Parts: sequence; C-alpha cells; structure tokens
Amino acid sequence: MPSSLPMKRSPFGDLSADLQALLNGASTQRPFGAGASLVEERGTSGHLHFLAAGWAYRYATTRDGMRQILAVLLPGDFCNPDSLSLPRSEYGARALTPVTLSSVATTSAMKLARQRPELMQLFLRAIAIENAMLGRWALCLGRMSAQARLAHLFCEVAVRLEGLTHGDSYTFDLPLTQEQVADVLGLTPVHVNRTLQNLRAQGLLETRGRTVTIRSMAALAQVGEFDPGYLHRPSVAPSGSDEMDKRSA
Amino acid sequence: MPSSLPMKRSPFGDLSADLQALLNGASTQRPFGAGASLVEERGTSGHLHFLAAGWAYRYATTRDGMRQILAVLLPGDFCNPDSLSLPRSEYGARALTPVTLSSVATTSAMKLARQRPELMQLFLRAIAIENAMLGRWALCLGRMSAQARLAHLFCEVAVRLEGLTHGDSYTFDLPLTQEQVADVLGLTPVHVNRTLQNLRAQGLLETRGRTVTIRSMAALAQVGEFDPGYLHRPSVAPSGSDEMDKRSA
DNA sequence: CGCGCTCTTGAGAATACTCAACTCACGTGG
DNA sequence: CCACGTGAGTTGAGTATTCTCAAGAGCGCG
Repeated sequence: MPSSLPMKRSPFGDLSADLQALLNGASTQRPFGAGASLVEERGTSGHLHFLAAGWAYRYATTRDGMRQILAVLLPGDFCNPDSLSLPRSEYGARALTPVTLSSVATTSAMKLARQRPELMQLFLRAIAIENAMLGRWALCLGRMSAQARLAHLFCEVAVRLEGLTHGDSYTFDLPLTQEQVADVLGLTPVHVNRTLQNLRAQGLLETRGRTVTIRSMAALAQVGEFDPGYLHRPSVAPSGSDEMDKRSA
Repeated sequence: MPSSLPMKRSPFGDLSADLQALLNGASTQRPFGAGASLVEERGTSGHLHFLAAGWAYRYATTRDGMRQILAVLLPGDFCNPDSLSLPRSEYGARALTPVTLSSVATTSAMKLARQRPELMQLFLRAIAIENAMLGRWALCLGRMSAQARLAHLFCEVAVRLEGLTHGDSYTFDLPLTQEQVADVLGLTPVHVNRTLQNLRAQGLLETRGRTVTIRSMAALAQVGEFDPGYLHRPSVAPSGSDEMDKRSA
C-alpha cells in the first residue's frame, strides 16, 4: 500500500529522490504499537525497514537473557541497513513508541540501487554512519565511566533530534525507561538511577517524567566527551573547530 | 607502483575480480613497520587501505588518552571501509606487525564501484560485516564478564584466521601484548593477566610466548558465548544448526 | 651487563552490582 | 469513589568485579 511518506528529512540529509521513489513505490507502510518486534534477532526476513515515524531500538542479547541496546533509532533511520548485503540479522529491533515502518524487499532495494548509484551511495553512507556510531559507543562502553556514558547518550540523542535549542539548553522527550537506558549503557537500572541523580545534582540535567532538559549542552558534552562530528550530520560543523568544549562544568 | 597482490582470499570470499583489478591497477602498495600509524584518528586522507599482509588494529581514544581497540585487522581486511562514504575517519589504525598496505584513492574506488555493481556490493558487504562485528563487540563490552570477553576474543581470532584445526583445538600466534588485549576488552592489563590465568587454570587455553593454543574450541566458545555466525564467513555453516555448543566445560 | 618492555603478584580502593523493600503515579474494576 | 494492581522510580546495605598503585621477575637486545 504505497502512500506518500511523512518524512522529508533523514540523518543522511534530505531524503533523496531515489529513496523517496523506492519507499513510495515498492514499499508497504505499516504501523506498530509500542514494544512491537520490528526485526527478529537472527531472523532472515529479507526486508529493509525504514523508520518513518516513532522511536525504536536495536538490541542483542546474551545467552542468559541480558540485553544490550546497540542503537536508538529515530525517525528517518533504517532499522536494519545491513539487511541489504547480509542474509541474516545479528540483532533484533523493537518499537519504543508507536511507529510507522516502510518496508521494502531487499531484492527490490538492491535492484534499484544497482541502477541508481546515488541510492547505492546513500545505503553505503547509512551503514558507514551506523559504523561510526557503534564504534563511538564501543569506546564509551569500554573506556568511559557510567556518568560519562549517560551524559554522552543524552548529548547524542539531543543532537540527533535537532531539537530546538534555547541558547545552550535542550529539551526533549525521551521514551526510554531507566531500565532501557541501562541496557544502552551496559549498566544496571539501579546504577543508572543513581548516576542520573548525580547529573541532576551537578545541575547538568533536569527530568520531569520522560522530559529531559539539558541545562548546558557544553557542560554535558564535556562530561560525556561528546563531539558530534562522528554523527556526520550536514547541520553540524564538520568539526576541527570545536566551539563546543571550550567551557567546563 | 602496482604489482600483483599476494592475497587470494579475503573475509568476503575469494577476492573478486573487480577488487583485484582495482588494487592491481590504481593502488600503491607499501610496507609499514610494526607500530606504524596507518590511519590517523580524525584524519581525512581520502584513501581506502587494504591490508594485504600483516596484522593491524583500529582504535579510538578518550580525552585523557585511554584507548579502545575497535577491531583487530587481519590480512584481507579493509583498514577503513567507511572512508568510501565518509570524509573523515573517526578512528585511527596502527600496524601490529610489519604490514603491506594496498591503498587507493576513495574517488577511484567509488568511480570503479559505480561502474561495477559487484564491487559496490563487496564494499557494502564489507561495511555490513564490520557492523555486525562491532555490534557483537558492543554486546561483549556492555554485558559480558572479563572472562567471557577474553574467551570471545580468542574464539573470534581463531575462526577468522581459519587456522588449521587439530580436532577441536586451535593454535595460532597472537601478536598482541596483554596491554593491547586490555584495550580490546575494555579492561586493565593487570586484570587481563589475571583473567588469562583463570582460563589457563581451567584448562581452556595455553600460551607460550605469543603462541596461543585453544584446547577445546567448543568449551571456550561456551564460556565466551561465541557463535561464529555473525562473522558471515562462507566457510562457516550459516548457523541455525549449532554443532558448536553442545558441549560444556 | 644493563636497560627496557612485558608479564606477574600483592594489597587496598573504587566502581558498579545484587537483593530487597518502599514510594509514587496511573489505570482498572469493584 | 476508592481499593487494588502494576510498572517505574528510588533508597539502603552488603557484595563482587574490576581498578590503582607499586614492586618484582623474566627476557631479549644493544
């Protein structure tokens, strides 16, 4: 049931004409409820899923059921870009909020991509950015404190949302429970709770319900060693000139 | 200085004719000594580097100089596959042993790839596999014990080397110091040392100098929750039928 | 022979975890 | 309208894993 897409933008710049065509032409667009499974861990669905609306996450689990969230997915992200070249998905994906998913058979996507180098390059770029984000996250998991990881997460989400910034302060809704945040950070929910209280006590953050307010992005970025360059967003200065961390908490 | 490549195989299957052509035609092939910097962190070299011989690693660092190794690179791997679509590299790469590097300007690589869909798909697949490996590693860093991470690392390297297996036992040379292993695992060298002693005491491993012997891959894979499927190697059964973990330590 | 690098060991400390209980907000049904 | 149940957030106390600092042993190389 092709229909025109709500998304005009994506993290890869404006939604390219080719991608629009692919999604409008060959895709089915479907809603899912919060918590729904969008991609099966170790599944072989053969479909590429584009998150047209809503939040989701990618995760992997250990044998004893512990979960690591590998990515928080925002509108305009692909749920499983690697499905284009790998037969099976190594991770699962679930909806955090009600979502709208545009799905295309990977065969159709690749067929069009072979004809349109621009689309192919968009795919390549999408996976490369996933890579940069995962690499950055591995650095956080392996080498940064709980507090720094939490700060980094908030900074990243704030920047990716491109929320309206009032000066140096950002406000947004984060549809993640502390337990889910713990699964992103590789921590326990209890420890996330206490770390969050630290950040609040330092005046870096405020939370009311699911609404997060970053008091000073510069200060929080300092704590989380956050430099937005790795996101490769057109809207962010290509780095090198870091106006961001000239301040301290 | 084009010359014929020593590599006949790569992790992506036999080295495709197109890749051979690219590397033989437009590339410069250069040797580097152990420890040499192959890719600059945050650099913008504009070159794709193919590791024709030797070991290397990809890494990222924190502000205070701590290092996380993001990938161990073996012959046949690309050092920086994302250079194809991203202008700046988020990580650095260094040689672990003396290496031979085949380097191509990313513009040349992409130019050829636009003409040869097979090459483009090889690139896409290479990045997708990087992604799968990084995702798996994030799971290890976030949710697995020091012992499990170490076991996982040994299993992964053994499988990727495709070393000759004597029954269930693997032997290979690992040109990593314990400090470098610590940087892979997100641990301190001291703790790596002690964890290694644990694995040895359990009879899972032996080490003599840089030579590692995995006594029982099945048992070690059990400890490290290692399932080779995520490597997407042609030589490994596509998973589903796991003959690997029917045994325990 | 001595220097440097890696590996090893010890002891104490920090970070993060476990278990358990309690609060709070919210929605449902009696 | 209120009792109840549920899920999320919070708090406390004790524990475990991992880190830090420090020093010593082994080994290769100049």
